[in-house]
Amino acid sequence: MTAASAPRRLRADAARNRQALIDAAERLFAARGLAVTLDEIAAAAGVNVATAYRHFANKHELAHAFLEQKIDQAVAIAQEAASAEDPWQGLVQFITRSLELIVANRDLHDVFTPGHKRESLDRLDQRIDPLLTRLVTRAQATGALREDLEPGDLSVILAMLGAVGDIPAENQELLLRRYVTLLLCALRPAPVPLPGGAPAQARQAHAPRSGAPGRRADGAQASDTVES
Amino acid sequence: MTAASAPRRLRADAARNRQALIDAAERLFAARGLAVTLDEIAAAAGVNVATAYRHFANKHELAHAFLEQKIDQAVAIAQEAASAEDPWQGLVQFITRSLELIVANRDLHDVFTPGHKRESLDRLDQRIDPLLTRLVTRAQATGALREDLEPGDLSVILAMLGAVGDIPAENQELLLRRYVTLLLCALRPAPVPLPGGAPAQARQAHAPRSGAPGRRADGAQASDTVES
Amino acid sequence: MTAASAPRRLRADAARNRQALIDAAERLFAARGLAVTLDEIAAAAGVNVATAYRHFANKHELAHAFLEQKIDQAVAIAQEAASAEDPWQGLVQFITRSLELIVANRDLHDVFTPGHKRESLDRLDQRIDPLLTRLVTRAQATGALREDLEPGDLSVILAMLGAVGDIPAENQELLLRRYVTLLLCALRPAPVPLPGGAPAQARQAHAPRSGAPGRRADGAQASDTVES
Amino acid sequence: MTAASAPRRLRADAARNRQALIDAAERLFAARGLAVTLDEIAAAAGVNVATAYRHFANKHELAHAFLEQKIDQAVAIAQEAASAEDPWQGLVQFITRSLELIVANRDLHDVFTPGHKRESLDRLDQRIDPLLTRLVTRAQATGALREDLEPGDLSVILAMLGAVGDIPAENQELLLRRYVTLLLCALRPAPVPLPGGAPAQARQAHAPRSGAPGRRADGAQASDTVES
DNA sequence: TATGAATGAGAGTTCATTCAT
DNA sequence: AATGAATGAACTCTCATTCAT
Repeated sequence: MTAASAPRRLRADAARNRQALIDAAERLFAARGLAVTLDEIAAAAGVNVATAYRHFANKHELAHAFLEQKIDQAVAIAQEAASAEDPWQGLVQFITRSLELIVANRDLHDVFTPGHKRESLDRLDQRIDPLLTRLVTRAQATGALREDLEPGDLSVILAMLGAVGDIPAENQELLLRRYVTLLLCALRPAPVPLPGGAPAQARQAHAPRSGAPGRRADGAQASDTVES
Repeated sequence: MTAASAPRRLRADAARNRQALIDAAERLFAARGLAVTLDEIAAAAGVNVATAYRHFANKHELAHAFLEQKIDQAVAIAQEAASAEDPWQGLVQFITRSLELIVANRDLHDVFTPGHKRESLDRLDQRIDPLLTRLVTRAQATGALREDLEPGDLSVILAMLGAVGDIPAENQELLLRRYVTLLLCALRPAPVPLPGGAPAQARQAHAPRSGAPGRRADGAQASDTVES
Repeated sequence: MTAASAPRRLRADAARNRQALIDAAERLFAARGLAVTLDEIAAAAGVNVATAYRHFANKHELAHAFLEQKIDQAVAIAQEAASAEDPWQGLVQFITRSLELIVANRDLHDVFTPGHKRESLDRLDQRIDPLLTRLVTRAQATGALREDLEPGDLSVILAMLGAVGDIPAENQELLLRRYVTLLLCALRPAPVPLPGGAPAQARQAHAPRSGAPGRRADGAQASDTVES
Repeated sequence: MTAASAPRRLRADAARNRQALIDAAERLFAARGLAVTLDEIAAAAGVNVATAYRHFANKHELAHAFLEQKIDQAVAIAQEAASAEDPWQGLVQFITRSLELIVANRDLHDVFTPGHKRESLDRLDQRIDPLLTRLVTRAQATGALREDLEPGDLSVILAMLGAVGDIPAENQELLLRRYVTLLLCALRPAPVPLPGGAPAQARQAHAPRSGAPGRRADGAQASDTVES
């Protein structure tokens, strides 16, 4: 984590091009998903395709780089939320802001290629997991959050809300607010315990892949619990 | 099954081919998303590509036809649920069964390409909307369902749960049950009213695309309501 | 070896195209080696590149198909030579005609791609080895050919003469004749035995790859034998 | 080594770079033929591609420069051989050593692209021709070498043996020795005169390309002479 | 002078779609 | 009506070569 990890300072113009590529990728990925061609991205960035290939070994590498930026943003959001004065408001803030990030980058899931580079995502897990835990623990300590909610649930909740973001609507913001509110209702202390556990932890919200159920705590099986 | 989709009575073998194509498409789309080639689908159906083109103007038409079948199934599910003895259980059953249908056809969203054929989906709306309304109304009448929930919300809820289905997990069924339960908590009568309204109605659960927000002008703004 | 091995009779036009592609490949490979692009070959054959890909999975497959034809020709030459009335003349004829084939297809060696499809070449071995043995045995029986020459030597001799064919000359035919004659001198019964043995058998003349030395028979080490 | 190839005296480091490039080219060309990229060569030499371009106008220039060095080595071999005590042994030595040089630099032919720089090769002719003539004349004077062999034949003989070097074999050295011996047999005084004449002179052994046949009008046509 | 970066012109390959039998 | 074959337009990626520091 010293200077070694930094990829040898780029020349000014190269750095500019690199960023231009990532920005273009962001715009295009967000607008049309993984389908965009590298030629298009390069053109949008004002450089030649070959230049894109100097910076990124292949299309997936570019998607990856683009992701890394998003990850940084996601972590920043979580950090700020975890330090909020009121734990419950911190949780709400985390969900709201993360959702904005996700919605602004539609089709982000496509970006995660099958057998490719899971590194950055794993790194996301490592950075964000403690923050999620803190968000949940603090809120539960105040009694504002139901006891059986686990940190990993937050990722899934974001995934669910992200799906709402895919619904085209005249007033999308209001639509999202509606379902955020709905879900928040579900997060309040409730008599019906949740069956199963959250998936392993984190990330799934952004990248569907791997992940195990959870520790579980389904004591009572109230009638509202869905049975298999 | 929908007579409307096959305007002229087909010769027996042609009809068999048509169905074989749709079945093959179902299998392949489900397994690998939009990436499959028409050649592959045709081969899997045991016919030539050109034959596929006799039945479907293009790849999207085929995907569309495939969808029509799913729609029929979705309507059937809604019908049965709307006639359930216990309204609340009917609602739960609707969600559960629909979710199964959605999850079994993962990657279904890819199938919808930007400017293509919305007809069949609109038809879904027409057939399913009354059923959703009945589901909701009945449940609200018994006091089991919160008053501010609208029929259109059901589609969105299914869309959210469908997103959970995209998360790979060791025990996917348990995972889904967890979040179905979570959402059911949110559907119970609650002091916090939902802001906005459900999107225009129906469908988005299966096919996110177009559609307007809702009519409601939100009354009370409890502290759990997310503000813009 | 019945009809099963034939790749399902092609339609007339397809067969025409296929042959046109092979012919074009022959012309271009002969003239410029493996460097030619598939686009060029397809253009020369008057078809679209994609058509080339319908017939041949990739560039190497095409080269391979082209080779198969050459192999047939080579086998025919060997067959005729092995049945010549005068064994020595048969040998001379084999060398002369094979050389013509090789020279007419300059850069034929390039065609043999590293890790690809050695099948057809191995098949050449199987078909041609007995013929080479017969050529050598018969000539040795009449005392016209030195006793220590092995069938596998013939391939190497052709490889050597093929190298002469790569030398640009005003009168190439005469040039070739000169060195064929020179080598024939070396094939006559001689007091100096050859060290080592011929490589495993056949093929090396056309495709440098694999192959083990030989059985060996170097009894006396006359002064003309090159020592290590 | 050839002063002519470096017109202006280079600064010490520049000269070092130049040589490093040639050495790297040698290593890589020998190992993988013309396929290597200039980037690779430059990297192997520890310099930047652009630096390579300061020293060599293009890829072929570099190959060319690399050749120049080989030529110096070839000339040295010929010189030593021409001064051998026993003329026949000198000839054998020349062939053996030259062959080693050729085999050690396989794929050398690829280096010669159609319309490029023949100069250095012509210069080889000028330097080596007298030596070849001396080798042949001396050997013929002792009666050890057939009378109709011409100096230019030696290059062709090396070209032929070089082709043997392209054959992969478990014991390549033994394989080469076998065919060197075979050819030496052919060089002994023989009753069958060679038709035609050697190509113009020299070089073809290393670089097959252009060049005219020979002057000789063939005299007697014994039965072993191959007729057109 | 030497470097890092950029570039244009392909090369090989794939696929939705259309044509001719 | 159904097939085999053909097509053109892309797409990803590479490399010799040139520019700007």
